[in-house]
Amino acid sequence: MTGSNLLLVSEPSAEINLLTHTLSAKGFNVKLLNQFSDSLKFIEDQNPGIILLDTLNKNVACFELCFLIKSNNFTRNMQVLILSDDQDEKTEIDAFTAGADDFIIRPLRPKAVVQRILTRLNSNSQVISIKPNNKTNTRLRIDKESYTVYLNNELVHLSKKEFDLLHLLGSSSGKVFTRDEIFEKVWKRKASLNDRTIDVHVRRLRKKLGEHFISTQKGIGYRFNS
Amino acid sequence: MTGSNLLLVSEPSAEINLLTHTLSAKGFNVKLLNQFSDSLKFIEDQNPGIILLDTLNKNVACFELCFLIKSNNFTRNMQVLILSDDQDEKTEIDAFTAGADDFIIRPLRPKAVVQRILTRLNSNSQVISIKPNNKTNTRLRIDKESYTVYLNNELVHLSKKEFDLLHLLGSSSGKVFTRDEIFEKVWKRKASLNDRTIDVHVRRLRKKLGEHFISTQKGIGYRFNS
DNA sequence: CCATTTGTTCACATTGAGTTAATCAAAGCT
DNA sequence: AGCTTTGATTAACTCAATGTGAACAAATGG
Repeated sequence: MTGSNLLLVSEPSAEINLLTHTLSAKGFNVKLLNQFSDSLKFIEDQNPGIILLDTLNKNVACFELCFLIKSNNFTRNMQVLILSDDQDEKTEIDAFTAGADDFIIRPLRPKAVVQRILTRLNSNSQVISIKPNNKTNTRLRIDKESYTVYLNNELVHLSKKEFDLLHLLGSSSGKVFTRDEIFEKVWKRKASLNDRTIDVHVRRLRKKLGEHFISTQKGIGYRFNS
Repeated sequence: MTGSNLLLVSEPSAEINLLTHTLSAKGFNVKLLNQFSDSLKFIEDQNPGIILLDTLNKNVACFELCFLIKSNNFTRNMQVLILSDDQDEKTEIDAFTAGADDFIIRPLRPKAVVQRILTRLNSNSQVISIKPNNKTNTRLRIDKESYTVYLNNELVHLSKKEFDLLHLLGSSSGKVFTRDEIFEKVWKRKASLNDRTIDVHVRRLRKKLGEHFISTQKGIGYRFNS
């Protein structure tokens, strides 16, 4: 797993330091914030796949943030894990009610936390939510299960091949896919020389979604802008 | 948990704030309006499953709105709960006469309100009400319990399979259902190659409902337009 | 038992997704 | 610069997927 963004909202402490190190060592790109209030903006801008929310003894604020995340089409598929000091069953129920994906009670065991995160990540491989180059305000949500793509909350109609191609590129945004790779995975055949099939499909995607989502890496292939 | 839309018509206050939070924490998507006059449009556009009407000391206006909601085929299955300051038995009777589903007297106890709402919701889980692509003004109401479908307030007669198919598609509007998925859920059997059964049923639905409700995703399946 | 409704199959028509081809534009290279 | 390679773009073609009307079969209801 390469460098997924992870947001950890908590206050610095020896325990949190250790957790942060463990996560970094596992390849996560960890951002630590110490307030709920700043978090939503970060979440919308950076699209972390995983969000760890320490309740910070402010359950209501914490759960409200969680609920906001889960209320938005573009963030609801991020995995939210709540960290709590509190063993009270009611708190846990409230957390799940607010839409949390997991609830972890202190003391933290970093490796166990990592394990839970990995489980969460795998359970949710089919939805991609992207806000490209911070310049633009457009956003894309690609949902493999329901075969739907939303551009700024509006449903975009894509054909099967268009969808498969977009999903492939979006599944590792930033990565450059070679033509061979794309042919193999979407068309399940070898590229023949002078075959413009991919170009045409990229063109159609660009026409439907806008020009800035897919960029060309001349001589190599295409990438989805993260 | 449900993420159902809920409309609360009242005036901002500490009490209403607390209620709103509690509802949000329960997973409701709460919209707060402070006038009856704006509400009907919201109700028609957003199809909230639950409507909380504070009388705002204007019983007549409040009950009239309630009556309008209950007079319309597309909104009558929304659950209307009246919030009142007034302990007068007559007021309560008037509320129920106007079609209210529940009557709650202040002071509000948020958890108790939530409990009443959940009870109401469960009693009425199988109605789908849809207003497709803002272009058109046609509306569909699919009522699982009574196996009836209304198109623009007119009863449409559907056979069992037609109804089941429509209900399946409508239950996740926007999602593309594959042919396999449809066969499995509606016909409870595997699709055999070159089986046109689904096509024919889709065709009959389109003939009865109009062309714009169900769209084809070539190579994949069908979707209900949200 | 017949009449009617509902579900499925068949045969042919139509559509549109996917591909190919042809031409133009841009980037790389010597 | 001039030549070569690669990608963009548009139009046209092809064929599998779907639409469609009618016939047939099965279930339902008096």
